[in-house]
Amino acid sequence: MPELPEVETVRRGLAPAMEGATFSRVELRRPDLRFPLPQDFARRLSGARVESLGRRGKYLVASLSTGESLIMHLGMSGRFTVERGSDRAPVEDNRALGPEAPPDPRHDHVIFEMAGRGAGARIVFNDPRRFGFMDLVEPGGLETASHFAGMGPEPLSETFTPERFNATLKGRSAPIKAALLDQHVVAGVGNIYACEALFRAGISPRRKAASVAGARGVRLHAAIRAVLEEAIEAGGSTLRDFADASGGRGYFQHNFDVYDREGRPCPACGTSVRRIVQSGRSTFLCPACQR
DNA sequence: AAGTAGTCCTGAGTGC
DNA sequence: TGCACTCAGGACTACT
Repeated sequence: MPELPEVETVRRGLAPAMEGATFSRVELRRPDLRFPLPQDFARRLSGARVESLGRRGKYLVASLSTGESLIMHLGMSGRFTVERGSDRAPVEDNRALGPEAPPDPRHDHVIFEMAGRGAGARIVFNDPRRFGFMDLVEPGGLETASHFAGMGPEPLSETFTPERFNATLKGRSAPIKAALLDQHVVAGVGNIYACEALFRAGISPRRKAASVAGARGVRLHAAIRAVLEEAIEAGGSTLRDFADASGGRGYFQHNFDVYDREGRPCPACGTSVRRIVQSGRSTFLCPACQR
């Protein structure tokens, strides 16, 4: 569920506790995440200062004073919380589908204790399904790291142009929905925003990617950017809610047009939203609006 | 080479 | 109430 906007929201929430701070203690309660952590993970992190916390696609990337980079992926159910004193505030935005229970401490897998700027902050990575993972990349290896090799452009950067998008779609026979989920085509789009962008652009998810190249591709390019930008904007307001933390805070109400709305009326024309399965994943669409 | 199915994991939801 | 079952999905592997 955490797609680009959710990861970006987490980045913004985590940055104040991490940037400029040093790892004073790293605890691995459960090193067997999606992929095993490097053997010397804790040792290599300890004492390192976080120069900056960035994001690439759905990955968080902490650039360290040692020259190494700490890569973090939330997988399906990964969440971070930042504790200061007795306060434990969630830094996440994947409650888009409704209220979620507070993190179960049994699934607190990695704990960072930070010193320096953001002193005293305790950052906890919790992930019940363990689809998330972390990795350390040696200096200079970021571009060629297996996680990032061949990854498509950042959709909100200037490198993601309609021309480049169209060129990538050309010659692909897979359905456009599947192409959008391919991180080599464009980074950071997952199942939810693929559905939403296709709805926004009025394009059937079943259409072959190659047939989207052209005017449809231009529309889809704009729709991808729009849905991602709006979701980041909405996520930002969630963070502010958490910052206030004045009790009884409401859950972030994210309005999806089609995602998880099977049988409910299309917001544009009222036709029943349909759910189909493409490569084993649910796709939601308006059969009238999307051609 | 590109596309697709299977896999990992746990908790929530559903039906009997 | 409880049990069995399905589903959620990011990204990797193994095939066709």
